[in-house]
Amino acid sequence: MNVTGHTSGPPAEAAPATGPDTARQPRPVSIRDVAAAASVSYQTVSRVINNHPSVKESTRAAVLAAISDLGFRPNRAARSLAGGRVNAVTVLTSDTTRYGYAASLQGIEEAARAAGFAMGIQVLESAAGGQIRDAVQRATEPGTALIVMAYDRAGTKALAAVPAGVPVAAAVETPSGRQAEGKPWVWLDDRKAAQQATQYLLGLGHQTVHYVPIPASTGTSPRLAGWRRGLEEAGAPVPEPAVGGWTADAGYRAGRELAADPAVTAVLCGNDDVAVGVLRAMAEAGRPVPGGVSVVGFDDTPVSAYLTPALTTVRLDWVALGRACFALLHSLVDPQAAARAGTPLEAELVVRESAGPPPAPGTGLEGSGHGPG
Amino acid sequence: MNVTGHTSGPPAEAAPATGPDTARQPRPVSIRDVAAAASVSYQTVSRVINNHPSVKESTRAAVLAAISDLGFRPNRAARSLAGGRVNAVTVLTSDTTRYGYAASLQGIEEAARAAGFAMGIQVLESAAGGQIRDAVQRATEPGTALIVMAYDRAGTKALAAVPAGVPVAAAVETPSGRQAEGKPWVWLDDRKAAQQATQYLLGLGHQTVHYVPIPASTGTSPRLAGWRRGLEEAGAPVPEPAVGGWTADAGYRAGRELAADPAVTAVLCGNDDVAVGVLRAMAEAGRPVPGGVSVVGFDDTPVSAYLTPALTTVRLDWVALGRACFALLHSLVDPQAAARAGTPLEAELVVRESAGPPPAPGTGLEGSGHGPG
DNA sequence: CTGAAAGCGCTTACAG
DNA sequence: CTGAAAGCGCTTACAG
Repeated sequence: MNVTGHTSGPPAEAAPATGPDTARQPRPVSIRDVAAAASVSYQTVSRVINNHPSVKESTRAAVLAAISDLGFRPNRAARSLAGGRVNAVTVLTSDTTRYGYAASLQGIEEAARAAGFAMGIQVLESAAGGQIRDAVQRATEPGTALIVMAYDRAGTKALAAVPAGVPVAAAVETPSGRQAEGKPWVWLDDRKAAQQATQYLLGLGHQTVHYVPIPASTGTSPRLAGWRRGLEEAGAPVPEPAVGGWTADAGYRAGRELAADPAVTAVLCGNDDVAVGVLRAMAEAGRPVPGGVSVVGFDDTPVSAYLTPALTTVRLDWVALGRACFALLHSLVDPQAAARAGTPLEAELVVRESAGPPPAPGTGLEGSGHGPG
Repeated sequence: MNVTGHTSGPPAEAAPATGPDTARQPRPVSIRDVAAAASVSYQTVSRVINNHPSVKESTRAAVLAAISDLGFRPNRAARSLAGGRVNAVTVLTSDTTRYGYAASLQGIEEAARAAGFAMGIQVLESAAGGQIRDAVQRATEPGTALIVMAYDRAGTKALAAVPAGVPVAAAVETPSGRQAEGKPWVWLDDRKAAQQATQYLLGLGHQTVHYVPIPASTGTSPRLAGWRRGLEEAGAPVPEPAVGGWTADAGYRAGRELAADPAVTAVLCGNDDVAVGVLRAMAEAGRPVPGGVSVVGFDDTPVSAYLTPALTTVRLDWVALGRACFALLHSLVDPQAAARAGTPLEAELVVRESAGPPPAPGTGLEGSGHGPG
């Protein structure tokens, strides 16, 4: 099973290497070509493609016709070199594949494309100061704005490192804290969502709810804060949060600890991947879900509804957040684009199968501290 | 639970809107500044930053020192306008969040960043001819190369629409067929992998193996071909492939059909998400996995090992594929970059819990056609 | 409302 | 080995 079976060449039926493939492209059509075709000066063409108001309607129509005839597309590089409007955005993020990140990226891309912006990605390899500074520097180019995904330490540091004067918007985990430093941001209010999920579990009859956190972007994590608040408001004991992480693997490790504690009957997880790991640990420990332990996730990934048990989780609309983030940025760099933010969406607890009442004493479903697995 | 709790402004402690945030950036340092600092002409600076061989070593050192002192970074737009080397890549893809796509993207980004390339993404909304043509047009800019993710119809169409002369590399589902048309490509040989997975299931004692496909990029799907080949070589009957798709939801729908057929004892799935849906359908139908039915996936997503049952699946290294794809592209546009392709990796069947021998007759584990669920 | 100039920051030839 | 010219395709002022 060869993975990179063929990394070098065209298939057998392909043209030779010196074929038309290596031919230079004909020079693309420029505003001068359009100008000539429309019998105007090239400055007028520039006005038309920039929606400048003072162009006679008949002139505009002629230019537009020539543009379409010739298939003219403005050269982005020339535009930004000449000091035109910002027409590109590069996203700084420490991750591209985890659900919240990938979905946000998707929303940004959709909105950017609709606005005619090019979208770039620059990954933050680590949270080390030098690396962050370098990455921000590389991303900061004339003519391109920045979006920072500040869901984690690397992101918040990058946001702080963006020099004043660079157009930027951030998607943040929490608006508290000073990492935004006057930079505009969007967020999902998962503090309230965590509180509500906690209340839901308490309402099912659990004495308390344990929490497996995802890594926080700052000292204060809104999901953790919401969980704690939910507990406190109900007068329930506040257990120490587990050692968490982003992945199912991290959830599994936390889940093993939790499964060994008979007092644990309800677990809130920082995301659905973590919940998968917790579910696995519970199964291995012989703790049925939801009969013995309840598990609730965060995100509602596309797979969560098809797990067994189907995951009860908080649905968060990361795609919409990404769109909102771009809209915010767009309004910053283009006055005409202002106020196109979509309707705010509500986070929603999706009740499925993985949470229920705590086990009744004597049913044998309470944790024994050691399962068959 | 307000999702876009705050989409418009800075937090309370932020600077006023007219603060330093809106100040214009000071003019970035140019090659002329560097030239002045190093007491050479700016052409010499250009030679140094382009690694031109004919520069005296002492001159080069002086220029490099000035570059570092001044924090000079070349302007990408100016470079490509002036006709310099390709220094950016934009990826055309119909998806950014599904595992294979997202992981490939990650590999491309890593490799592009390491090579100093900017990376952009352009999503293909549909496979409609006009849309594809537009997307390819927009992505085709002077100074930027293209990578096409041709794992699906939209991707193969986009690849075919790339004009000759534009530097491009593709990650394809299958190198057969004419969609590549002389354009260089990389791929993962999942045909062999599918064949091997099928053989594995047959070896466990199953009479045949059913298949739930992912959508094919062309008329011929390598995974499907490998599955069929595996069956034929063993002289096993070749059932009609199920109606598949990309998602757990598609897998679930296929799984319900399959679960209703008592003759089905082994199911190979086009990817792990589909497998999750099949697993769910089997559970609902009261068909235990692997006791009653075996299920095997494709990809080995980070979550697959933590499902219950843990998923037996074919591990595919999409990140490495992405890196290889960029390396191929890089060698095309920069002679000095040639042949840096990494070691080819083997696809690997990861045996976990979801596949086993078929149920013995009379154990009650054979499908009854109607489960309790 | 429209045209002519200057210049963005670079890289190609072309000179020496 | 290094310098002076021309120009990439645009957009800003500046004129009229």
